[in-house]
Amino acid sequence: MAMVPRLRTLLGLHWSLASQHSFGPITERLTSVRLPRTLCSDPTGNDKLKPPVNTENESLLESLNLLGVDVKMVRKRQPGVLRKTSTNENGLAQFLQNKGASCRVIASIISRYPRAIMRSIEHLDQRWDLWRNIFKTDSEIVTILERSPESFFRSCDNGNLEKNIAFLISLGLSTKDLHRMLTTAPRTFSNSLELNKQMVKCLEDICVELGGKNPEQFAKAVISQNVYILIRSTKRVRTNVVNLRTSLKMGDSELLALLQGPGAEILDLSNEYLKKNFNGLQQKMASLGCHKDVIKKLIISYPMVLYIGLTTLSSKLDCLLKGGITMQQIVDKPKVLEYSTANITGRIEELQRLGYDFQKNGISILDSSKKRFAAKIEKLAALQD
DNA sequence: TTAACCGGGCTCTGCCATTAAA
DNA sequence: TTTAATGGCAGAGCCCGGTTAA
Repeated sequence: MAMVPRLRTLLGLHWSLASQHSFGPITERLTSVRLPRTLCSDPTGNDKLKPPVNTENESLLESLNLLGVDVKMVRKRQPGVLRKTSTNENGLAQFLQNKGASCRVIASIISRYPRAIMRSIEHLDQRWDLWRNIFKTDSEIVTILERSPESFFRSCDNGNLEKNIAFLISLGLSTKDLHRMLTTAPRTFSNSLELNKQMVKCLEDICVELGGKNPEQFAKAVISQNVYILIRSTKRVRTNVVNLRTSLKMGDSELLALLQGPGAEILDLSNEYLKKNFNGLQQKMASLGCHKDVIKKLIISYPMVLYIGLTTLSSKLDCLLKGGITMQQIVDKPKVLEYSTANITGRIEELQRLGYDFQKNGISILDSSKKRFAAKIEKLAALQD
């Protein structure tokens, strides 16, 4: 898509006045009030009509109030927007309404990312079309905008967005990967192309430094396993790699395998958090009599253990041990730690009531879906009868 | 038939700081 | 000097079910 020519951008700006004529339910509420002056950059050049510099545009405030926008929040987040003489709040509202957004959602979007009203209709159209290359329906996009308006509106560079999509595809990421990425980490697409390239380069460098032979594949593997990676800094990722290597005393190939496998999921954690959790896990396990090798084995087979906060992890381990499960069993089947403490506790209690022997039958039963667990319980109960 | 393995779905924004342009 | 654009950060898991192996 060609970059938007300035003239077309100007023509595409459906400043407030123009948009009010076609806007449905929201504009109906506007009919009894005077027209907003938001569009009133005086074409004659008579600056007397403009609000004085550094004062809020009264008619814009009125317009936002009518849209149900939380003006206090706007003032707190991006006060400069309220001083603008030319804005597109009604055009934006109409645009979003046409895409299926409710008045409540529109108000919430503008309240949380006020600069959205600075975007022209043509810009919005183009950006929407680019997102629609990845999403099947408008409603999917509306859902994401409701969740994270900043991701959609923060950048006005559609060319950059287009280049980002092309770049990510060129890495060999599938449409499914892109869909997941745009759904869960939409900020990735607002990053500058350069920033995304830096992260990919950083990942490729890490691979080469660890003796990997296929840096492109490595970067792709990490990104598709951890879609948040591109919204983190290269400094954070690098520091985590160094810390993991030091803490776990790992060789190059061992670390490489971990990072392009399950370890990718913890690469985006904050450096301090990862360190804190590692130290906490080590302390906790040491206090339970585990050797360093056992701790390393647990982390390598289940790196997500470092994702769990210390308090949560501690309570999960305690409730498993209290239920008669050994540390060795947990290390052998670490996925049991993925379930909530309440879930684990409830299941252990239920199994104990039926006289289930964890030593004899193992703990895999704890790592199963609700449906499968219920079926198992039913069977065990029938056997008892 | 059952247990175990394993991958995948869901999810992650809102704020502040810095930089560059106007 | 102000403002828009952009970079970076903190925060902190749970669950399901298809496939394969026994």
